[in-house]
Amino acid sequence: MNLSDSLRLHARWSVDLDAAQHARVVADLAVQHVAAGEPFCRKGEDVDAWIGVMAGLVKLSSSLPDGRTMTFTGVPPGGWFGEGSLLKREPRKYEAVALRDSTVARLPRPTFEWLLGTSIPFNRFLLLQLNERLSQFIGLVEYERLLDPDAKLARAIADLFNPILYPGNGPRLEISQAELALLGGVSRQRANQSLRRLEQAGLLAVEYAAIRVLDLDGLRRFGG
DNA sequence: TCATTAAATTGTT
DNA sequence: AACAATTTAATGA
Repeated sequence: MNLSDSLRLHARWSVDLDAAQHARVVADLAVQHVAAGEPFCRKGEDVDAWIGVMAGLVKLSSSLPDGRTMTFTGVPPGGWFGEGSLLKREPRKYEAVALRDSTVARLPRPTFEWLLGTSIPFNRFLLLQLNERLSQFIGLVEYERLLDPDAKLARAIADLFNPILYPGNGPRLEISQAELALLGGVSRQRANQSLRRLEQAGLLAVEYAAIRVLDLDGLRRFGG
């Protein structure tokens, strides 16, 4: 699969660009492979690019002073992040770690700002994404204090299938139960139990190293 | 194409 | 955390 195909799939915002804009994006994008467990964005670093996940699976988290880490969300292929710090010209506020071998693309700041100034569809995409993230993080605060592991996992999964943040992905996602446990902040055993309950409730289907979502709204509402 | 083996993932304790 | 069972992928006849 060449870069253009990959962009149509995993950079949905690029399909609404005109020829010149698309050409510059293709020319300026830097594709990078990151190994599982590798933190490829660190807290405090200068933000010089907008980052998209082309393949694999990424986790956005913040490490607290006491050494513990708090996971915000998982980012499947098609997800782009970092626009907040890019817009505000501030150091990165969290870190990004690859949960498995992944491919990420970096869109340099000058290109990002050029699109911001020249493409209305690009602005619309960003606005929708920022709005969606806001409600996502409000939900995060809610379920952190719920403490019900089933509900926590349900919300973490629902986030992964957000059609606005990660368009172009179908109802099926290849992800191990160990990876889901990391994202949900629960043990793998607990994740296994929760997945069976969610399957029993008809919200998703558990497959080998994958899950298939059957009722996204049901997952979002689960336990809440 | 089929059988064997290794590696990854799952299910259970 | 450890273990056994299951599934997949890779290898070679």
